Amino acid sequence: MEEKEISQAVISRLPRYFRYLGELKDTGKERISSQELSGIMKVTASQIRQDLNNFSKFGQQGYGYNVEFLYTEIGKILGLHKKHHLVLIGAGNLGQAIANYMNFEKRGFIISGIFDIDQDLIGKKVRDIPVRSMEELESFVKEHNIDIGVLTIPKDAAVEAAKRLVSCGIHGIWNFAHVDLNVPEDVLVENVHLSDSLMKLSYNINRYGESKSGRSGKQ
Amino acid sequence: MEEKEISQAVISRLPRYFRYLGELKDTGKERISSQELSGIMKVTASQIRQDLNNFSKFGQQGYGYNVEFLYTEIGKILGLHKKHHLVLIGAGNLGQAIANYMNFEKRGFIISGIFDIDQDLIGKKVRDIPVRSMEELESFVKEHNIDIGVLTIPKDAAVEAAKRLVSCGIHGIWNFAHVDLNVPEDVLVENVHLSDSLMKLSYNINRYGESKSGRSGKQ
DNA sequence: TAGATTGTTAATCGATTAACAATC
DNA sequence: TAGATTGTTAATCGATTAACAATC
Repeated sequence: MEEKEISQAVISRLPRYFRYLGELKDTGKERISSQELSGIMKVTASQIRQDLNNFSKFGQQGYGYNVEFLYTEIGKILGLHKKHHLVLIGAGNLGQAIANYMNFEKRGFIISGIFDIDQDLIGKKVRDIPVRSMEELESFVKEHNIDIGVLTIPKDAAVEAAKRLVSCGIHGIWNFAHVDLNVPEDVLVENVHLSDSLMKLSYNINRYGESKSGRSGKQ
Repeated sequence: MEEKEISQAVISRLPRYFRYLGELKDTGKERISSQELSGIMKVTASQIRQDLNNFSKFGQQGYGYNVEFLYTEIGKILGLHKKHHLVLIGAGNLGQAIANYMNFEKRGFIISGIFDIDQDLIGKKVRDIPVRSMEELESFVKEHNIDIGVLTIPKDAAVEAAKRLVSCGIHGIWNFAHVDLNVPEDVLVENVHLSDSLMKLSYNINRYGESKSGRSGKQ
């Protein structure tokens, strides 16, 4: 019984399927064909069917896919049926933005603890969660069954914090620091490099501008 | 003089090259071979050479690449030598986090205006920039030569704001709202879908856990 | 049953890696 | 020059799209 490895390309499309199916479900749509979903999501029907069949036969010939069922199943694949307990390290603006974003909690991502090195922040509360001293980190992580650490701190601090989180058995790190973390392969890192994203936008704006002026490109 | 289209795969690696080269430059490193950079960045030397040669012959046989030169050139490719003027729409936690992150400004991304619908926020300042009423948006964008709009607002508001930005000639949108924006093809959208990112992490954690424990089918 | 639409195999396309001649 | 290392072509690998038989 071989478990075929599923490519990250497929995985990164799953949350988008999940989002569209959720919206369709909310409008009361009961079933949908890969063809119709293709039109809405602007991906090929073929890709939709291929992607889904990596996991299971979710559809039915001549019928299509049941929206609610597919929504639920993709949620399970993404692990949204289980609760995740997070610690947030860094209670600055970005950390607070994440702590206050209730939708994560709705999906089972519960922020159990918030940590910071800033003495002025320690003891204050962010959405009812007290900010703790970094000294408590290890004991807190172990006691509260934390599986994800969120790093919203500068890069040197992030490298250090990651090391400490790894040492107390964290499973995943959601890294907002502008640095590549070095962790054992059983710890998963998901990076959000905001400046990379902004640079990409900048590149594409420039490039588009150039290709437009001069030679008679499109439009 | 044909302009070969450069793939997004290549483009999304550029900011990372840029970051590593900046760090190398700061340590005083003068030159580097694709081989050595390969070791540091954990990508193949072949990929580095291929990527760079999409743009120009930056290196020299027998020598490698000049760190400072390559750093500067990649910066130019990414458009970091030009100033970008941004408006930030949504002065909540996330908007404030972005406004306060000075590094963007260092790279030429200047937040010229901040907008919100919340009457309590309007008139207040975020890092010396006053929060303005949405009514002023169009006139402000035109007057201040704005080329990028940053959307840190909920999805319905984001769709509406995007429409308004497009109507006054914006070039790019940095979208943090959890929705796919529909814009003309000359307007570039770069999405930061935080919940998608978190779901990917969740998937990978779950998957890793399963593949590790015993085995036999998936649960 | 006839029509619709999946699941899946085969074909194509694109991206990555390997190899090596060019050249500093 | 000899050694190093690029730029670039060719080979491989993987992902996407097309096609169609299976089947609801």
